[in-house]
Amino acid sequence: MQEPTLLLLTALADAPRHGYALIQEIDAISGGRVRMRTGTLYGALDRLLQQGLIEVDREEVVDGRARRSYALTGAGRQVLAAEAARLRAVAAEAERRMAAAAPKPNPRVRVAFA
Amino acid sequence: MQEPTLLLLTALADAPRHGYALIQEIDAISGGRVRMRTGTLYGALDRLLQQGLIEVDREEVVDGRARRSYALTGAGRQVLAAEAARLRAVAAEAERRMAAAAPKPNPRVRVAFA
DNA sequence: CACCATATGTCGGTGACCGGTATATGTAGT
DNA sequence: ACTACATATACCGGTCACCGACATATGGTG
Repeated sequence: MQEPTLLLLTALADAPRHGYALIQEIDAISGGRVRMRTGTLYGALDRLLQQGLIEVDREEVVDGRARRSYALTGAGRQVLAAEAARLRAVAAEAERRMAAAAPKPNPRVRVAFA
Repeated sequence: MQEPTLLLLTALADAPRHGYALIQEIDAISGGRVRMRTGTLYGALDRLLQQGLIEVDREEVVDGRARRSYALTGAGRQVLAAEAARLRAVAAEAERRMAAAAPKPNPRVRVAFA
C-alpha cells in the first residue's frame, strides 16, 4: 500500500465522499503536499472496490453532473487501522534508532525516556 | 518512498551495515513481516547511493567473502527523520478520523482522550 | 554429499502511480 | 460573448520501485 492509496482510505475514514471531494480532502490532509491525479484516483478506486476495502455509497445527479460517492467497508476500516498501527511502529523504530546512534552525545542534553 | 526503502534507511539509522545484514535486520524490525529480496535490496542501495542518502562505509573481506557496508549520510538522516514524522502524522490523522466516524457509538464505552 | 547460512549481484515481469488528455456543465470575470 | 476556472468522471501510455528467479562463491552442518 502506497501513500496515495493510504490517504484515500484516510479521507474516507470519517465519512463517505465522491471522487473530486477526495482529491480536495487529500490535498487538505497532506497540507497541499499531495495533489492526487485523477489517473491515480480512479485507478485506486477501482482497485479498492475490487479488493472490497471500499464500496459505492450512492450515485446521484447534482446540477446535471453525475456524482458517485464511496464509503469504507468494514474490511477497509480494519486494513486502515492495521496500516496506521504499522506506520506508527515503523516511525517509532526509525526515531528510536536515530536517537540510539548519537556518536557524539552532548552531555548537557538528556532525554526524559530511554 | 516505499516501505522496503524506508525500512532500509531505518536499519541503517543506528549503525552501518552490509547488504546481507540489512536483510536480516529488516526481517527483525518488521517482525518477520518483510522479507527483503536481494533484487529489491541492491536496486534500492544503488538508488540511495545515487541520491546521496547512504554511502559506502567500508569494504572488507571476511572468510574469503567480500563484504561492503553502508552508512546513512547526513542527508539520509534528514530524509528519514522527515519521513518518520510524516508517517506519524498520517497514522494519527487516519486514527483520528476513524474515531470521529462512530455512526453507532456504544454509550457504555467511553474513550479517555478526545 | 547435500543442504543451509553467508554474501553479492543481474534480469525480466508486474503493477501502482504520474501526466496528459477527453468530456461535460455551471459560475465568475472582463 | 468569450475566457477561465471549479466541479466531476474517466482512459491511456510511460516510468520506476518492487518482486521472484536465477547466478556465483565459500564455509559449516547433518
